[in-house]
Amino acid sequence: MRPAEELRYLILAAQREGNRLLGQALRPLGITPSQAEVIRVLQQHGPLTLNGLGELLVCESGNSPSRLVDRLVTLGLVRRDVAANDRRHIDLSLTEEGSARVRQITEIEERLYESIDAAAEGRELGEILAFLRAFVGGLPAGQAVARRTHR
Amino acid sequence: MRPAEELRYLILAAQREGNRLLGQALRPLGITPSQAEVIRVLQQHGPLTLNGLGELLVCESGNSPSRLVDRLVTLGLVRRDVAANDRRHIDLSLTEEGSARVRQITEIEERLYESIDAAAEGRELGEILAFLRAFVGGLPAGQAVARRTHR
DNA sequence: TGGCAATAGATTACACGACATATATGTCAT
DNA sequence: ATGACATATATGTCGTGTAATCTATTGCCA
Repeated sequence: MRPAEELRYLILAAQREGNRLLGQALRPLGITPSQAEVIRVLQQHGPLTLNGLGELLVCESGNSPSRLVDRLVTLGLVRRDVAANDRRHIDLSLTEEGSARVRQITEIEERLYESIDAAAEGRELGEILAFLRAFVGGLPAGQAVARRTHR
Repeated sequence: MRPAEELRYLILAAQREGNRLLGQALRPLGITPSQAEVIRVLQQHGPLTLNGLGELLVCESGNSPSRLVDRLVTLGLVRRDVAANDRRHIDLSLTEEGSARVRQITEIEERLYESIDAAAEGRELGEILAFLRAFVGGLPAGQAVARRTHR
């Protein structure tokens, strides 16, 4: 199997297993990995419109995350208000309850990053980051990562 | 943003964008990336039982791919026969029509691998492969990759 | 000002992806 | 031989992912 093919499947495998681990860790909080990403982005960059949120999400990049936000509103974690000046826009922000989960989410993510660092033990992550940035640069999901890292 | 966090999101971004590109390229064939993986695995390793197939798939690793196979049977690309000796098993194999698509799938995958190689230009893929193998080794999706590469 | 294009979101449709549970078949101990 | 257990697959449910289409609102210009 050529390296590019193995790499393709290893990236798929890493994404799936990482998401599965994160999902299991988040389950006691009653939220999914995608929902946790929204909460973190709103905490760090909010308030945002739906489009603004979409440009910062890696999951759902290129799509409008209205369904994802719907569930968070239903869960009482996100507030969705129609913008006063332009009624086509909505203003998204965390509710009290949403803010209250940020700490737990951060701790769970921290454990994921520790397991990533463990697998990287003695390796140069810079090379890997550079390759992946080159592959996704210019594409929506890659731009979302760039927007999140550059500030 | 710490490197492990950026890496996490870059892996997610790479998987999403790769899958989106592949999906668009496969669309004229009327199949999805996951379905293409099944067809390739059956071509290279078939005939297989459902469990045997599941152990070789990176998508749907850990799950039983019965619904994925269902759709391929409906499309007329895969044959599903109850095993003669043990009626709990099923024998999965490609139909004529399924075999006929292998060439086109291979060409489309080839173009994806070329774009991966382009992003890797002048970089050492070995480091990246080693890191990802370490991260997913032991987990179902990682074992599926290992089973596919070791032969 | 009246209407048309542009913009922001919402909705629909289909296929996963993950987890839990159910059903059918075979195996084995007694 | 029978009943408990194990195995292989199927099904149900919920939440994404992706693309396409619909609706509401605003801006613009003839």
